[in-house]
Amino acid sequence: MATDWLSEAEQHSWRNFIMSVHDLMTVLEADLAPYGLTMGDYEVLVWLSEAEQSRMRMCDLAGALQLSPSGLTRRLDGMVRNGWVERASCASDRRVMWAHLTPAGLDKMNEVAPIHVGSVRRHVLDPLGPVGVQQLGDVFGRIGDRLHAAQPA
Amino acid sequence: MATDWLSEAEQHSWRNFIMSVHDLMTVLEADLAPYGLTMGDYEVLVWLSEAEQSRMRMCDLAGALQLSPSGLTRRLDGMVRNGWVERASCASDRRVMWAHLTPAGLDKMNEVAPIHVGSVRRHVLDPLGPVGVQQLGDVFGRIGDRLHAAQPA
DNA sequence: GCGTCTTTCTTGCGGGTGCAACTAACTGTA
DNA sequence: TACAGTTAGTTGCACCCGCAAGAAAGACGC
Repeated sequence: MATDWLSEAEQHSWRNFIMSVHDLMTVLEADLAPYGLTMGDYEVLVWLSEAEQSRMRMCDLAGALQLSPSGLTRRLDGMVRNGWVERASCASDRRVMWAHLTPAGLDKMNEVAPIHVGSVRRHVLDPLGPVGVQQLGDVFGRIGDRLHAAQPA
Repeated sequence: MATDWLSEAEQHSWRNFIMSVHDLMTVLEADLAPYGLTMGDYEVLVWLSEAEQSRMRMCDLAGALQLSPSGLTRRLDGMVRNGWVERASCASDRRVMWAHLTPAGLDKMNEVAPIHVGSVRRHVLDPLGPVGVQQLGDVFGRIGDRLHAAQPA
């Protein structure tokens, strides 16, 4: 049976998406780089700073960050070296490790959050305007819903 | 001066985007994996098969694929090992290397193109519908335009 | 209590990528 | 021709990540 190839419009939209996402991520990383962290590091700071008692279990954090267990271990290694996060074993379940935001980590968060928010605003939200932002959320909401419906985590 | 933090709606759209893009790329890679190639490999096949005489200069290909020179060298290494691409030096400018699609590479392209197109249709285009696809193209067209306006390549 | 299964986290390994340095080769100027 | 500047591609190095394997510890059934 013949393949249903992409129309001109579909091809254009898809290529626009693939290429712009790449460029966008590169720029967002570059805006954060002078402060010594990556977007991955920043996401860790965000989740921990919003968590109760500024700490999360490794496995929960891995789920939130969409990282494999080993990926999170290595990412935290770097952040521990930088003094932003501390590991602490859990008394009630000695399998789990707490990833705990340190005061230095909170300072870093407060330092870079305005930078990153400004970066997202400048490169994404401003060019789109309120209507475009709404469309962005709708589009990826639908894509995400479909993905999770097909592959229930 | 106070930071202009994200509104609820902005935060929601942005998170939807970040997380769904991650999941989407993972699924697209997974759909291609059984055929022995990555999305990166697939992009190489697409560009070469559309190129005149099925070949491109390394530097042009790197630009098209948004890859660094070294990144392209390594990616082609793998594809040469698989017999999909051949390197050929250029007679008129001995600095340049041609990346040339082989018959086996074209076969592979014809084999996997329907798979990948079906994957994109299933995970992206179908859930969005014509209007959504148009919005996707618009949104990333605007983001891409702004990026290139600010940082002329 | 004991053995088994499951969960949590870490480590070894391989793959992919960018930057910097390097070689080779083309270009322009005198 | 000779030299300086530019361009094309590769390699060394470092980093990030996932999968598979393993160690440690909790949960369940008997």
